[in-house]
Amino acid sequence: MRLSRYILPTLKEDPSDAVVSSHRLMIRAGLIRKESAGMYAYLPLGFRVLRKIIDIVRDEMDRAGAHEFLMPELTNADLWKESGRWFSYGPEMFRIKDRNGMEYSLGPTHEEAFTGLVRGLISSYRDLPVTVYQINTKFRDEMRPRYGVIRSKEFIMKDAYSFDMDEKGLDESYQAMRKAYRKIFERCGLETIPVEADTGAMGGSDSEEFMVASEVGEEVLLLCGSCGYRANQEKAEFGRKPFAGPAPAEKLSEVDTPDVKTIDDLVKFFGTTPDRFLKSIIYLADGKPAMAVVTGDREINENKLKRSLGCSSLELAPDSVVEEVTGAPVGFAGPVPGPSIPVVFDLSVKEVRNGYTGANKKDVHYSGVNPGRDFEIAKEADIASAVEMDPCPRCGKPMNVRKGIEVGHIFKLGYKYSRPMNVTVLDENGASVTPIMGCYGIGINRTVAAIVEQNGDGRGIVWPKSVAPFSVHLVGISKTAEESAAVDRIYGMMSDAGIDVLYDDRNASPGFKFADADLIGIPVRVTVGKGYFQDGDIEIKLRKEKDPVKVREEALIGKLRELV
RNA sequence: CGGGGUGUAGCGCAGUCCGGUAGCGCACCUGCUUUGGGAGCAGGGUGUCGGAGGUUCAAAUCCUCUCACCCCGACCA
Repeated sequence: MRLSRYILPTLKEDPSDAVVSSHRLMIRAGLIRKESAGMYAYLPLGFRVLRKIIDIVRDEMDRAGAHEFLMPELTNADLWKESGRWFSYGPEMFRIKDRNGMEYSLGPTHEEAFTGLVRGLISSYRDLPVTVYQINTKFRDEMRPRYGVIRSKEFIMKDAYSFDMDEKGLDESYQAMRKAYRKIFERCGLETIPVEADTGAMGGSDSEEFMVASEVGEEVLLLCGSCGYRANQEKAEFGRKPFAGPAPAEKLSEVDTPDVKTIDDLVKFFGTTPDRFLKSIIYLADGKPAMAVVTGDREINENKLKRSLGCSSLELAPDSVVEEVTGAPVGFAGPVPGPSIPVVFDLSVKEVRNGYTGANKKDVHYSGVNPGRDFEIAKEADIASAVEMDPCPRCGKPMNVRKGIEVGHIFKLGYKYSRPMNVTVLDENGASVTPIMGCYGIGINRTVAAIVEQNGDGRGIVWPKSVAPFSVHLVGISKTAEESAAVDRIYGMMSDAGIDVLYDDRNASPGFKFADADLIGIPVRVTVGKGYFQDGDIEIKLRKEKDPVKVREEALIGKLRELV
């Protein structure tokens, strides 16, 4: 490809609205252009990268025995009503009507569509196991799209769904996908961290997310350096530290605490540490009030709480509800005696001695609070978020926190869709059996961004060769028509040898061309200039290395074949 | 949805406070000179100043409404 005829609008300056490096570099290198908030167009160079990644994903999925489909983006509302998600999905799903008033979703995910299709395609145990997939656009009405293509309203996803006769089969399908995912990310030149993830309301034991460690990641990961435990904060368990406070039980007494409401205020007021307080928060679980109690040094983990309450929706109760159930303004709730609503105590609460908590009265707290004596721990669960240095749940050593970009997710769905949507096959005995499902997603655009995030330097992108838009970047530095013709000839030689080469034949200064080459980051740069015209030396420089090597023209093709 | 910010040439920005008929750098076009790390000189084109309404002799600038975009937060199968 001749650069003089290519559309490659590189920018010298950073776009003003890009805050993360992958976004800046992808715009500056002419890979993408923003169309609107959360919507990006891929320019030819960017589309090449996207296609390389798609090819790798497809190759590994096919190798794993999955079958590629192409589903419509519009999904009839009836299908979503079968699973119930038409009502539960919420505003993130784009919903549209046709001229006859028929309702559709603009697919945010395709469990329903695939389940609905597959149920008509399978009828016997002989048809299972089967894994189906597609690589297609997804639409999600994100509240706040950000970070370029990392979180956007429209994105390309590889989504796969497995159907098996039983849990053992599901586990095999799941493991096959797990293996394929590791291979895919490895081939993309990405270092990923597989972590245990929340499985949502379905329970189920297995769910893993593939994370790319990055400061701009939106996920929080808890990692144990000694035993290898790795989990998303949504899911991460941790060992509770023994309570370090005084042992003898003080008397329970009321203390006037006018306008002292937050844990920070209370810590100052009582002159003690946050772990002595029982933070009591009122939620609405499926619309009904419930209270969660954790120590004041902890944050409530709403995913864990949701699981423990077994509810499908969970939100902070509005002030009016708090006042109604506790009889006090927000800031004075507590379990002594607790309001007559379900109460869940975190595992850390029972360790507290001589603690403090709200008295369910305006401007009053209790001191000398002791679990067991002053209130019963009727329901105890792990409902707090693990943080840096918390003990690993497996080995007890302190864990570390890192941020990550989620590029893939594999997940055992169980019967969540196959049961309500009535998927059945006949087994060996002619009995009707509902298949068990798994689902497996990879964010393609996000993978591009993660690669750029992980493979860049001050001058631009450094593509791993497997996903680079071109294999070789040929820079010609010629002063005369004869010299240009000579570089053209070398370009022809490379093309004829089947090398995927981008040829910078523009009439621009060497510095300009080198800067562009560094920015767009093609792994191998070949320079034909002074060295060639004077001494016959062609220069090969790898993007990730500092110094070039020289080769003679006869050896060029052979050398390039080694490198690409 | 709450808070903050920004909309002026393809991109990055100044001009807005204090109203007087729009500017800088890069990019782009023409010519000449240049060519190993974002070349020089000369000439040139480029704007519904986000939109609508209002005030005024006069609005990028003041007022009202509105839209878009960015950041933080809330929320998020």
